[in-house]
Amino acid sequence: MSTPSTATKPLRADARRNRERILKAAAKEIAEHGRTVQMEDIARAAGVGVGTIYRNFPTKQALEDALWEAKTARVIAISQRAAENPDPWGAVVQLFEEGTAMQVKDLGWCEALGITGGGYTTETAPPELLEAGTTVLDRAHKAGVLRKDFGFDDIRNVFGAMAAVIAARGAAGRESMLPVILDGLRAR
Amino acid sequence: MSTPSTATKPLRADARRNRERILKAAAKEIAEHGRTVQMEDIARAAGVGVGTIYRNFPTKQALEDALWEAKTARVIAISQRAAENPDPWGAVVQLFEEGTAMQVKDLGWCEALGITGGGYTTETAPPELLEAGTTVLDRAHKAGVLRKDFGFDDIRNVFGAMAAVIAARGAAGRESMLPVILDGLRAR
Amino acid sequence: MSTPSTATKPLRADARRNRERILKAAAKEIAEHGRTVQMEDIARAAGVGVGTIYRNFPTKQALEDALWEAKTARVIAISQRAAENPDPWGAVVQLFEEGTAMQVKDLGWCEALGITGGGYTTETAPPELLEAGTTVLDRAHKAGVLRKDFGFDDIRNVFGAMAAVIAARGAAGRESMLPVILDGLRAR
Amino acid sequence: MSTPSTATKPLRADARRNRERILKAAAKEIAEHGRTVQMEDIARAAGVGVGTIYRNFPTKQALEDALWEAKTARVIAISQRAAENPDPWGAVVQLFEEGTAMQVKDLGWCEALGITGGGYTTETAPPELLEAGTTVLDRAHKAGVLRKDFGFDDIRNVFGAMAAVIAARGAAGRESMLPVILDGLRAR
DNA sequence: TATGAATGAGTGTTCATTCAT
DNA sequence: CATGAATGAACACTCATTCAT
Repeated sequence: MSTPSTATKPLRADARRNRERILKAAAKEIAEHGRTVQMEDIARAAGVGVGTIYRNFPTKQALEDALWEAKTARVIAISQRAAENPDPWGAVVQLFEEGTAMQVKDLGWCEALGITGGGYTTETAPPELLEAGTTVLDRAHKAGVLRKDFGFDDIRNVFGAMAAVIAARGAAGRESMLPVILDGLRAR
Repeated sequence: MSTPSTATKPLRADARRNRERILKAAAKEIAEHGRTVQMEDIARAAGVGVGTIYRNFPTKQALEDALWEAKTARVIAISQRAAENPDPWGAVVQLFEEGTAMQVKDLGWCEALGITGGGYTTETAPPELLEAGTTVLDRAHKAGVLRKDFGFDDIRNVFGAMAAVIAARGAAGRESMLPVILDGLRAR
Repeated sequence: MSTPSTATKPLRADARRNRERILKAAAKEIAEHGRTVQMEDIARAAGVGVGTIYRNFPTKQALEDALWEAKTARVIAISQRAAENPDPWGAVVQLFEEGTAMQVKDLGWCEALGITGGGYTTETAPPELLEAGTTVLDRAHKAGVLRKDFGFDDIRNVFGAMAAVIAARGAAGRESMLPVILDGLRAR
Repeated sequence: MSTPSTATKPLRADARRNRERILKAAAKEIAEHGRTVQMEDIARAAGVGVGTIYRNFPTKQALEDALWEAKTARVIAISQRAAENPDPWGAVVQLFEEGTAMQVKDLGWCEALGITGGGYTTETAPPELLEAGTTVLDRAHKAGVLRKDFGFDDIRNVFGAMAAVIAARGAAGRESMLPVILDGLRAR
């Protein structure tokens, strides 16, 4: 209390470590057992008490949201990697192949996507994501390899659709639907 | 009194009406608020007591199953109508257009599909559905208009994918994804 | 309403038959499955609707009470038979042997006795029962074969005790406890 | 802090206190209102929330079982005390007098005994109980003061019988039946 | 600050009782 | 009068959230 600025620093390192552990555990638990996992299970998996989770996230929903944000970081990375692919169509394929590969590894994300219909639009996407995504699509459009009516806002539909199939049938579902959708995205 | 067979109906007519009301209310409530709606809410929406629901359906799950069965009847009808379409590709298009049109009207079905990964396979489909579906696909395959790796068991993936998109974005979601998928289904 | 006395007679024959059927069915069901049987099960066993039971007995409790009364009739019969036995001690033995034999055949009665602590006292017993029971005991007392401190009001304790044992262990329980109690009742 | 082993106790002490409170409240409530008391009533009587009960006992049945176990400890103590009585017949008397005295104080136990037909057999009794009980009976048998056909497995019948009487009539029931049974147990 | 015990509103389900047919 | 469908207050149990330690 007497030295707030210095006293809080060391603790924060610890707290940050806890936050990470909780997020990781929550991701794993939700991925494996779906959004219905109990907070206690997440706490146990993280090696902390439930109270600690609630110190970091006021609500289960808040924890899920944080998880979502964490995913976003990976989604951005995938998009940026795709944007660096010089082949216009290859970039599109890469975007969806890597994105869905990530989905296969994370049932929880798929479930969330399938149910809540999450995903970013032109209006809600973080700038980096919007930029990378737009880059991929624009280049493909200019090269005439991507169907004309497909825009940034449709991306979330593809991932939402794939999420449902993957949540239900796993990798097999991906193998079944992804080729169809990719073919459908190609300009005729 | 002169016709005993009809004399027992009046009571049963009432009961049957209740059953229908429950199914309709359940469909509506689940569509609007998801599978987590309470039985009491469904009961209230149906204008009956919870006990009445339980008289008709031993379990919440059973009610959901019954809902599913009711949908199945409509799905069969759609499939059979498509099977009567003489145009091989037109039949495929009709199958998915009518099927998804039905989904748009019934978010509850979409949600259920997206979550439970329902849908029929070669093994689980009712005979009529299997026959109608196979007819449509076989004809399209023979005419060389349908991608070769698409079989009966993939149909549920398409509907599952569309279900997620429609559940999230409604008719707009359908307009966004259906053309893509249909194009993707067409043989190149 | 216009002719109450004559109009009710014919119906009563039918109603009485129903009442008997219900009592018999209730006795059987309760004997087999205990007091927890549902009214619907009793109704089904009796071949009537639940409503008919409620027309005859305003309450489940009332039905059980009626059952109890029915038992009473048999208990009275047993007591009177014992009272006719010229052997003072033989009458006592007969009373309890026949009474407990009846208990073995009727789990429900035992359960009820064990739980509710039913049974008649000097104050509540029907006159015939009181008379027959008193006759047996008095004669045994005068003959000096029955322990002095055992009176009419203790009879229900013996039956209550036996009821518990029989409810739990059936005929084997009776074989175990009845000889002990009979020996204990004998004057030293 | 200086004594880590005791540092964890305070929390546990509270929890343990709660567990005891629940057991005590459950015993009282069940004794007074029978096994049908609601968990909420027990919780209220214990001054805790229902959730706390369920944290300690996964099931209502489990709570009842725990109650039973708690009684067992006292039953063992009574048996061992009786086994230490040098007088062969006095030990038998002591066993049942103290045992039933305990029953008088705990109608819940009586009810449970009367209904579930609980009680230990040669096969199910905890070793200490079996040993103490056998000691008492064997000694009495050898001294020729206990009826020959009475073994360890019959003990539960006596207590079951007494339980019913005591549950129904309390101490008066005990005064009525116990002398009879004890006399009946005495070898002639 | 971390812990995990405590909380209690909420959930699916049952069953004695009522009442329209 | 008989029927059995309808009712809804209970009940055992769950789990997100709070709070004493």
